[in-house]
Amino acid sequence: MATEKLDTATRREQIAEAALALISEKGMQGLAIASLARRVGLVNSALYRHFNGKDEVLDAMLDLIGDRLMANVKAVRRESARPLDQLRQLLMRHIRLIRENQALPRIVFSEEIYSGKPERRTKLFNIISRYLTNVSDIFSEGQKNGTIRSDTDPLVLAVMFLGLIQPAAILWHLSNNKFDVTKHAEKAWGIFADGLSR
Amino acid sequence: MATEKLDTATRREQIAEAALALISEKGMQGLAIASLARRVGLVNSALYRHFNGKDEVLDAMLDLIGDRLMANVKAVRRESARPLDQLRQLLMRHIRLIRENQALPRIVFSEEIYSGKPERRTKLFNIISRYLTNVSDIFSEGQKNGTIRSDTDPLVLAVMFLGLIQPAAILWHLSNNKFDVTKHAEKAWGIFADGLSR
Amino acid sequence: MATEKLDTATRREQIAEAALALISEKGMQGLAIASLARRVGLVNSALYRHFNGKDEVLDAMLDLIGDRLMANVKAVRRESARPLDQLRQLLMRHIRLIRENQALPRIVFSEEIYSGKPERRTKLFNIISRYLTNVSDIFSEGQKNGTIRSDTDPLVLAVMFLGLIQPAAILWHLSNNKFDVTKHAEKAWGIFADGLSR
Amino acid sequence: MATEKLDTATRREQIAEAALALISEKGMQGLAIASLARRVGLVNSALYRHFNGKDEVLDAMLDLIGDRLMANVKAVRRESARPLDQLRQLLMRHIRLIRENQALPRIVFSEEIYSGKPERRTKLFNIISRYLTNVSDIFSEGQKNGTIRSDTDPLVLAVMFLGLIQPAAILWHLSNNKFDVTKHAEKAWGIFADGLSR
DNA sequence: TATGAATGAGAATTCATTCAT
DNA sequence: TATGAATGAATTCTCATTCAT
Repeated sequence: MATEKLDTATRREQIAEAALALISEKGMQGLAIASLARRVGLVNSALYRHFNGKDEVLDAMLDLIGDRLMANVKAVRRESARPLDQLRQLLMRHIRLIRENQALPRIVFSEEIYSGKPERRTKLFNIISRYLTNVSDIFSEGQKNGTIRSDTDPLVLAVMFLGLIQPAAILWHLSNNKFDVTKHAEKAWGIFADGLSR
Repeated sequence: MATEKLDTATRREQIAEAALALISEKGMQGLAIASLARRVGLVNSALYRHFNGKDEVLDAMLDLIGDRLMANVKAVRRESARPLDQLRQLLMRHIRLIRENQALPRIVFSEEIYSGKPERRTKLFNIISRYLTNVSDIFSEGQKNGTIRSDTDPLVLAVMFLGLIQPAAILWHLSNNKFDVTKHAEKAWGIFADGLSR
Repeated sequence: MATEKLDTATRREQIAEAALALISEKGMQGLAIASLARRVGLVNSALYRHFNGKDEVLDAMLDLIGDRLMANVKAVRRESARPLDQLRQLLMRHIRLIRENQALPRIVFSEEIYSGKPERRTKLFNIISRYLTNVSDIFSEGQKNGTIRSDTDPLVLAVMFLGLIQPAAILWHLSNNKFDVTKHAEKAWGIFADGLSR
Repeated sequence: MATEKLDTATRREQIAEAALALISEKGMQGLAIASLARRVGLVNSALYRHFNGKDEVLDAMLDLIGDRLMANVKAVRRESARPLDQLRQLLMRHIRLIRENQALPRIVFSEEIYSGKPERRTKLFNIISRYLTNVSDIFSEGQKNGTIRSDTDPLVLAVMFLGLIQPAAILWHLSNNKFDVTKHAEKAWGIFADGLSR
């Protein structure tokens, strides 16, 4: 009715963000086209002017996630010079990202992401791979400057890095946010770092 | 039509197993009562003789998962005497479990599991907690006999233990089973074990 | 399991009574074969040994109702000699019958009675007609002995007689049993009786 | 396919009317969302754009009934000045209403109407109560101007008034429309009116 | 660009009934 | 006679999507 008419570029952004928020709040099930449209002040069918269908919305949302992950990497690269410090900060940023955006783990596992469109699975794989590559670059640097043991594949370390957070995120989620992810991550990082230096 | 008549106890088992398998193949979305029934050779409505509804099926399925996790723990406890060996073997068993049963990670994050029934979230939390407790018991033993550093909460170690597998499992899943979880787990375990001893 | 095996004649009675009771309590919707069977201590399918299907149960139930209506007529015929007294007592008995057995009005109006089987509609019509004939006989007697005006068709009077109760029964029903049927019937009878004598 | 698009206000009316008609023809059991939708030329799910569910349809239908009852009262109030004439005309209108709309008595007793929603029973009670109040107002007027005996509660008279039609309506219904309600009502009114004046 | 109406596919669930034991 | 398992049809409701305006 009183809905402002906005151009598609703007709407696409709005909608992708809304999708992310909606999933964070209600889970993948809550991501119905109707709710999504309503959230950006549109009606059901109006959404189709900007996206060709739900699939496209999901794709846009994945891109958004990729952007946020990369933004985190860039930020820690800027904020500190020493690889180990960068990693520690990235760890904390990642936790914050997940906490503020529970959609992330939900999406990663949700088969809505895959079902029907195998390309989307690939897309998500690429996003995560790119993140992992960037993380492993940091490890590599540490190996070069001698602060991290050199006898291990930095990609393995990058995957392990994710493993410092993930199960904790699940527990946080399942425990109705009672499990303290941050505290766990700090302790886990300590042990991991010990393994890193020898 | 020519469906054999089986008693409810048998059917419940069959159905819970089928649910697990179905999720592994098609994701939570594939878990429709109709598909489930068809899979065990029944018709839609026949399933309701054995379960009161989908909720009950999901509960039974969670129990099944819990059983399998605990069975793994018991097995490694039996097979080896040394905590570190037990853990390594548990790691491998866990990977096999997930590989054969992709349902596991999907279930954990799928809020379809919870929606409407918050008690089920708790149920799942309890299942995982119990597993973690058992794993941490192994760590404790290692600490007592001096093979594992004593300055760390064994529960933190148990959560980290899960972290050795989880992200790898995701990558395996996203890469269409190309990512080699086992190899990753071996390397990761090496590094983790180094951190454990000092 | 421990269900006693009874002969069909006994079971049929049991079941018809149970049907009546069930409808009184839960309405026509509550009359599911499953509930009915359970109520007489049988299992679903066992009921089919005694009845050929739900239709037959309904028929048996209608017969039961017919019996009760006729029993009331016979009773008041016996208890008193004067037609007007008989009618008044029948009114009270009818009310009691309905109160103890809310099934009656529900059945009369329920289309489950009609739908599918037009013969059942006829059957019910016959039952009510027989009741009406008997009631009109009483009016006739009153006309013969001069206590009731003779210028009216006794059948019309019999139908009016039913009308003294019916709307009150509905109100009683809709008001959660707050509306006082008996009191209404008494007053209504007074006015009706006035019309009867002149 | 070629279904014309109509606005919700129109559709709601159509649907409520259709519900009434459908019940008249097939009884409460025939009132399935699918049949209802088909009757107004819609498909199953389209109905949900206009009503939130079956409950809402039933509510709208009850309102429609209330409206019709009150419309009748208003009409006879307008058409004649003398209470007794008004009542006689209302009687005839009521009969016509029921004949054209057999749904009415069926609805009153069908507990499908209430089940799950006790408020709807109250709603129906209120509708009927309002009708009765209006009818009793006519009786009151008659008492005031001396054409109706004053020694009786006008509400009792109003309930009796309904009783002049109801059982006849049932017989009409059960006899496959052979029983002549109008003729009965005329005779019954005569006797009732006699009772009214003394 | 945005709306409101309509569609069609599919989901969970209920229930009368059949059948082998 | 009674049971437990299985069936098939029906029912309400949800949701992504299309289409005319």
